[in-house]
Amino acid sequence: MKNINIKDLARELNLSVGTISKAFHDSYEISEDTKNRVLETARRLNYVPNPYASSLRGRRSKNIAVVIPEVADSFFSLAINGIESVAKEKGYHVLICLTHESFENEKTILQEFQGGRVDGVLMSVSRETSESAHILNLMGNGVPLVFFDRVLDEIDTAKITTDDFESGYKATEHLIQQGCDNIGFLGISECLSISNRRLEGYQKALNDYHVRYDSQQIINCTNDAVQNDILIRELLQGPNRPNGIVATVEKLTTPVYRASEALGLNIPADLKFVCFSNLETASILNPSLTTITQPAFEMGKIAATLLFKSLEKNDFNLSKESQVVPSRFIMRGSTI
Amino acid sequence: MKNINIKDLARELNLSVGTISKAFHDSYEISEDTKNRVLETARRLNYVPNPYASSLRGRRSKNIAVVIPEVADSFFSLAINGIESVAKEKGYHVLICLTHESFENEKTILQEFQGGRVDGVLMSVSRETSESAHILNLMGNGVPLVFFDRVLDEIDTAKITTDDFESGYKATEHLIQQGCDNIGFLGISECLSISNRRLEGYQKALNDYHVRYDSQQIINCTNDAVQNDILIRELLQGPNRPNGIVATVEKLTTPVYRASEALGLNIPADLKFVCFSNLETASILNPSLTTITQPAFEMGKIAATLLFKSLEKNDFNLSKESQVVPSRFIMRGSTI
DNA sequence: CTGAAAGCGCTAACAG
DNA sequence: CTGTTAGCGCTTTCAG
Repeated sequence: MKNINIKDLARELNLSVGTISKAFHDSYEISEDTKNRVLETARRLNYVPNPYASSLRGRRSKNIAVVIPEVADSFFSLAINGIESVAKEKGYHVLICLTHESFENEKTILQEFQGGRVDGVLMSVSRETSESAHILNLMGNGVPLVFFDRVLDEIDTAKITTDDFESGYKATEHLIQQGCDNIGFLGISECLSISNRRLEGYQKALNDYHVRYDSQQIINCTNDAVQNDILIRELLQGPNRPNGIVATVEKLTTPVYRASEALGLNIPADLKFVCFSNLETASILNPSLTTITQPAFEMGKIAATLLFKSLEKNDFNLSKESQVVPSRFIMRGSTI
Repeated sequence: MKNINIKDLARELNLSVGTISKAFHDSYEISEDTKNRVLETARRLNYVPNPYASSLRGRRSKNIAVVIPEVADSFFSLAINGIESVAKEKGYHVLICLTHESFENEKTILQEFQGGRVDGVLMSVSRETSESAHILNLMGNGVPLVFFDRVLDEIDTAKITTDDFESGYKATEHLIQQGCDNIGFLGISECLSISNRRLEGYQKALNDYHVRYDSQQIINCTNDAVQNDILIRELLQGPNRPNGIVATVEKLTTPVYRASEALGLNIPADLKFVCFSNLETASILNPSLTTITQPAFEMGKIAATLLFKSLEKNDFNLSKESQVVPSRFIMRGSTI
């Protein structure tokens, strides 16, 4: 019933707690024989050191946090797997914290970390995040932080991103080459780095190919699915209906398909559609979906690896370690 | 790492640490005036109590764990949201631990909890789990545990499941009514509760409708996508190709669709397909997918609520609290 | 090689 | 109303 602790173990073995602790950490001060005895009895009695006591004493928690908007999203869940794979190797635990795209939540979560709950943070900011004080605050307290995917430009630390501008450009260029001359853009935020860079790529492509740019065709989607449905429908039944759409996040896929169907628009004949997405089902949608697919697992891995480097040596300068990893453009039935 | 602590605060305010602590916990012993002063300076100095010190002292961590096979799965990611919504309300943190369907991982994770890392556990067992010693061990140490979805029958605690038998039955019955007379079943484990109950429902339906039962048509899928592709292809190009399939987990959707396409089989004309799935994209697949959809969010919520009840009062008997919540059967294009 | 003891930051019982 | 103090379980000097 009662969690057995180091003292119980010591009593059991007629040793001091200090010796036990050292044996556990494989200290050179302890004889092989004693180490074995300790390890063996520990196993027998099911002794597991209390992590909070260790954290308190050692001033490091052996926990890192992953702060993300949402877990029900292929990109983030794959990234988590990447992060976890390296954390495990380092003997660290991963705390997954969800902001649900709310800036308030994000602030609260980071604020909590001020108490020393985690040794480092991996983060993708919420769609509402435009200020950086809460992050700078935490970093100022010595907690290293690495961004992945959704970054805050003004913060000086490692940022693992994909080639958002190029991808936005390529997606748009592709639509143009497929004959679209009126292309809509579905963003998710006016302050979000990824949304803006992808938008810039989109704008550049329109410009390069002399396709009309119309700010009316740029929709800022919300965090509310019902509201998004309305926005998308409005776009698709408006007087100036686009014949191509670039969407910046996976969760916009279903609404666009459904709205098209409801309005009797055929994809790709009436409307060509490209989406930034890691959906496994992209290839079996009706029609199969042309995507910009990010190396999610890899990005998580890279970000985590950098974080651990900075955890391991204090003089490691994260701000020189940003990386841009390329996305893959996968052409499928929704645009051809 | 200049994390400010309660002592610093005390010095700043010319108060004792005891007073600060009490002020923080809104003790009746402390004057309003002092409380305000404390709270105000705490905010100003960015003081956040060290959670590990509190945990150590109070012998409760204010953390619960969610032990699941995988996060890149709609059911589990939705369930996490449900769990999180109640944990937040209770001021608890959620540790998400992934077994990746490995029994070894699962054991290691639960073993770690013996140290007191979490106050309670919500769990869906791995596909490999057939023994229960590791779980009983933890529960024996006073850590309450609630199962959701994938349970271990022999363990006496609350289990939040869906009507797996009935759903398996209904799915199969539907296929039969649509004219299938040779129905395959894709399971994921021979020891997994959900897989087995769904299988039993399938068998009962075959029996009730006098449809031939052939154990060759029951495939145990693995945790390896490549291997699964092979198994599914073998089934679909074998001499005794089924004209209907019931699959027990979401991740089998893409392989089945792709294999069918590769082999020139039309869904639903040549092969009708039902899948247990919470995929948001089910309705826009080609063809849209008939699913058994579980109330994932709700299940997470129920399971978490029960766990907190048992955390709040020791005499709460979890073993009397199991619930079966109904799934929804959603007929779509893959079977009609 | 082993043991004793001083904390890590916080809470709560007890004293004033 | 506020202060003092004894630990929670563990690690880590320092002594032996």
